[in-house]
Amino acid sequence: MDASPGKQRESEPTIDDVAAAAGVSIRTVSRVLNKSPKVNAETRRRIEAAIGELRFRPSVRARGLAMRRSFLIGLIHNDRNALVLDSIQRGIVALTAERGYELIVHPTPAQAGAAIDDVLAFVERSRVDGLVVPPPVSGIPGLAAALEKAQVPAVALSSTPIEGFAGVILSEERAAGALVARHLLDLGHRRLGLVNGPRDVASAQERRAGFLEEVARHAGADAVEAEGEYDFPSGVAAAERLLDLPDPPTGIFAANDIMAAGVLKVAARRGVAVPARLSVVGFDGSPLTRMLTPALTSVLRPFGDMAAAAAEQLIARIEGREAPPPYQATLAIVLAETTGPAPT
Amino acid sequence: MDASPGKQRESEPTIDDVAAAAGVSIRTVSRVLNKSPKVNAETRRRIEAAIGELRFRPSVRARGLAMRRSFLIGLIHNDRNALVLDSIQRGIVALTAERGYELIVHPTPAQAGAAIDDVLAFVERSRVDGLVVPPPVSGIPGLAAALEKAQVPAVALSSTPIEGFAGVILSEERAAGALVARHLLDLGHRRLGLVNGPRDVASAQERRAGFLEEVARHAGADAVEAEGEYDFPSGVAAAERLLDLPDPPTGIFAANDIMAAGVLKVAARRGVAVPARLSVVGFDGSPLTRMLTPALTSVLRPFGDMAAAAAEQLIARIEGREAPPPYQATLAIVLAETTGPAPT
DNA sequence: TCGATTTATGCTAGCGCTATCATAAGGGCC
DNA sequence: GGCCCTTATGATAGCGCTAGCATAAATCGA
Repeated sequence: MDASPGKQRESEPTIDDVAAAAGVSIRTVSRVLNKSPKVNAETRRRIEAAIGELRFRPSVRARGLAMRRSFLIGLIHNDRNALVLDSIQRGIVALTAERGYELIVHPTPAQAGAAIDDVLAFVERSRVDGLVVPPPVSGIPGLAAALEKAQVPAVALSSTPIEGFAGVILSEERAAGALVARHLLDLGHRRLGLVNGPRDVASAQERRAGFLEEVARHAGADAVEAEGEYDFPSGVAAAERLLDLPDPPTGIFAANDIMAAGVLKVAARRGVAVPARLSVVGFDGSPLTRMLTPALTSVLRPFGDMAAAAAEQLIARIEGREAPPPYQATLAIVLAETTGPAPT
Repeated sequence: MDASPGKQRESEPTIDDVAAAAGVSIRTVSRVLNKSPKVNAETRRRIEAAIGELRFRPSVRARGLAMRRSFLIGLIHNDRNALVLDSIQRGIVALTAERGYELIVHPTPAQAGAAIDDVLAFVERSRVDGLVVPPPVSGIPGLAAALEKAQVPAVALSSTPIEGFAGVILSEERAAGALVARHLLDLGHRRLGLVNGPRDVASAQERRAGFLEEVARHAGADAVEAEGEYDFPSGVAAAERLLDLPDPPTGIFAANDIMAAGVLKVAARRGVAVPARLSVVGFDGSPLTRMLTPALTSVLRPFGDMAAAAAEQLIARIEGREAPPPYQATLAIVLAETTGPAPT
């Protein structure tokens, strides 16, 4: 394409080069870059041609300096949602790329206390324009308030509105909890088990509430609980507690796929056939569900879509536009091989 | 702490504020910020005190503008195992955080051709100072050359040196392949199977070579192969091909944990007991190995450490310092429940 | 005693943009 | 034909840093 191969590009072209090439002032080039309507069509054409010719790309740093923005969006996550990390990141990047933002990631400690300070330090240091906060981090008590105080726009993925967050992408986790209970009840299970998420994670409590309410609605059914920490070992431990009960549950709902894997592990170890003698349902619908044997029935949370919606909302906020319509993700149960009729 | 609660922080403090507070010029403050030795100890102390007092943090944007740097490091990945992604990110961030850099992630398409253009566009757009490129992306033919041409410092994680990459963090995958073969042979397996990675991924070919060489060294042993794409479905398909053979292998080595999960899945589906009738070894040593039932024997690649070493090397390069000593990761096989004596 | 060094610090011109203010052309109106 | 309004564009002051050059003060040998 380039007819002058000898021309050595000494450094990136700047807005001055474009202005010179198009025979206008940089002010006008700047107008074009910022899509200001006040530019003559012909002039705009010339400038755009020059931009293409020179392969000019405005410097994010210079632009950021002038606009007091970094064009960076931060993603806070911890190892409890590592399985869905990829879909979340892809969801965000799909949007940020075309909006001129980049995604910067920040893994944070799982302990609620440490996490808040850690996140605040990150925000100060990185100067991100905004934050996407998926669960379970979004459920950390006090985080929202801390971010609010630090004046960073943040959009959370959560089951319920969280006071303090500028925006929340909702997922119907209470309904999903009920859905799982319904599914197990329909299969004839009466003694149900719940491996819950951490007590201080709001979304986990939502799922729990939905699940327990539905069980309570059904005469003759009841549920036993064990708390987990969203990681594998705690899933194993919780399953052991439940299956050690004198009258153990025949259907167990785990608050995420990783803990559900722990339940399957315990069942296998004890020779409890799944789903013949024990049904198991996970949560998240992560790729892990397919890899397990038997394949895990799980509730699909569309993290990619939710994250994209969050990024959309966040960018709108950052740029002072009206926020897009609220997005509420509907969760669906994806049936696989770990649920079946209650043993007789 | 703050004795004047009424003082409203209208905006971030700048270097001018610090200079004023310490009674020096911004030039001197700048010297302190950049750790120049040419500053009087007492003056330095005063300035540092002022910085602490004002909670001043230099603006990355302004500093980047002046230094022509972004202080951003890019991670190109093409993820098959989100758990591995998580450890890589943690490894990098552990370093970047204290070095004043941030990590920006870029998921790239799986198709080699599309990936190169995609990565180049990302580099131009984001203006990262450097790139960390883990496998399998690092093995994409032509990527190194393209990055070289674009003049972006890049450090790859790879099994073999890759021409074009400024630096490579090596892992002994050939030796690891041999190690796996050895393990299976020692267990008495003579008919071995290999679910290989994509043909154009160098590291996969290394593992394959190491594995096959070791098998060839052993009289009476042989190996059959099936190619996979590093994802779960291809692992399933490959396992099916291998187990459909008239004389199927009794020990299978899969080039990553995810495909190994596929092998386990097929074995379960066909009622082939693991490890009684079939031994399976994975690769990566990701947390997934623990979650599977039976727990997967796998080769541990210390991705976190490797990524940290890559970041270290990259930053040294960016800052023009001499590179740290080359890092070569030793891979070890982690025995779990999927390998056992060959069936008699 | 004095210029030559060394050491410590300041002044200021960028870095590549944005956006305020000013200005220069047209165009319609009476 | 003069005046006001609209539309298109330019000159330029920052944004918050870095770093080259200049300068002032302290050190030192002869």
